[in-house]
Amino acid sequence: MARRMKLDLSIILEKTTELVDENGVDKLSLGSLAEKLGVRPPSLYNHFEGLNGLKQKLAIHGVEKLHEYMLQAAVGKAGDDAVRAVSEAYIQFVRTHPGLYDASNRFADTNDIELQRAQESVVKLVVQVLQAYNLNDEMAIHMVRGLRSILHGFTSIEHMGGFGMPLDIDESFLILINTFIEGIHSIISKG
Amino acid sequence: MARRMKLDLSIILEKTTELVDENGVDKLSLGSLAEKLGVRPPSLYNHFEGLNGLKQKLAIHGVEKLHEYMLQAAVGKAGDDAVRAVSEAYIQFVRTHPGLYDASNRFADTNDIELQRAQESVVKLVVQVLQAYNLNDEMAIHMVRGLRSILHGFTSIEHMGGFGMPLDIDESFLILINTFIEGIHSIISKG
DNA sequence: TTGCAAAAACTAATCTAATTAGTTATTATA
DNA sequence: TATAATAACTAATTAGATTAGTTTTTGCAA
Repeated sequence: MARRMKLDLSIILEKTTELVDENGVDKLSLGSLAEKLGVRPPSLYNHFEGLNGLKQKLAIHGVEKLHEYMLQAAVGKAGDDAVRAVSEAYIQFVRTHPGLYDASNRFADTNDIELQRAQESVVKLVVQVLQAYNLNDEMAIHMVRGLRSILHGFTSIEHMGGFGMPLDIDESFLILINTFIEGIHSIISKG
Repeated sequence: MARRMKLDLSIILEKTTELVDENGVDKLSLGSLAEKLGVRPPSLYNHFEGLNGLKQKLAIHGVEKLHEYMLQAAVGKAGDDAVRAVSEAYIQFVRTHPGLYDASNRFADTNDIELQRAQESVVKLVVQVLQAYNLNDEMAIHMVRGLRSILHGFTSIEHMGGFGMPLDIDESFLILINTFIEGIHSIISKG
């Protein structure tokens, strides 16, 4: 017999991530997680507050991981290249961790201070990336919202199989990002 | 005693829509729906195939309704104005029917022929709206995907309370749509 | 009209999964 | 080594979907 598995939250979140990336977050159950961890379901309550509590912790975990991806991609890049780099990192993250990403969006408890901190890191990173365009503070926020909408929208639709036409999806993504970048340049020169 | 409620699918979908728009689609249960309809939960199985079957029918209902909104907004408009009009209609639909919209995205059975038909109407409508830009066929699809990503992304994030900063959300939306439109013009003139 | 077949309701029972209560075993440390 | 804290366990409860089997209602044809 293997020695009793030593559980802690980081192991639990790792295994939970595997489960939700494979089966989707709606299929996550304490039964399946407990089995994967080699314990009985009630034992899990020592580590988090029920299934909903787990999903909230998972949401935070996902935002932190997304931030890591984007940060890695952004270092050493500037301007349009930086925008493209963080966008690529975003889509790559969602493709690698679809269930985790989904959890981050659907089970984010807006009151949780730790979640807020993680989300702010992402926003700040994107604000930095957009500094190259010399936007005023308000316009910078508008554009962060815009880029985020694009990234979230595209990846979500891709993941739900929403792009039906037989046309290269990666190319659509590149064109979308470039269209947005062109739009920013155009708005700057007019503004 | 009131006479027995005469149920049919359209009444059921109407009441279901009310429930999900109020409480979110994850809170939808046959118990709550049955109560609202004045019947016992098992009776509902005469009208659809279980909770999942109901959600799939609801998804189709939502896409059809979204199409109606957008169609209304598009008639008599052309070019940039038409793009802005359908975008406004989209966001208005999601704000009015957040749960129904959510269901359309999350419980869309990609094999269902009726759903496909409804989704195609939306795509065709947007293709028509973009005809003003004289894009070639492929580029038209790319841009449909782009606009859809923007609309889905923005409305989803808004609904999940993701725009935290104290900055007018409607203005962010206008700027995003205008940035996209400017981007198209710029890409056309370069392409 | 009347009577029968189909449709749609009902009750009772089953099944899955989360959760709670109460108990026991393990671990770390004083 | 004794003890307090931690984390596991079993057993029981609850909520909700679903199924089985039955009864009621309804619509149409004789």
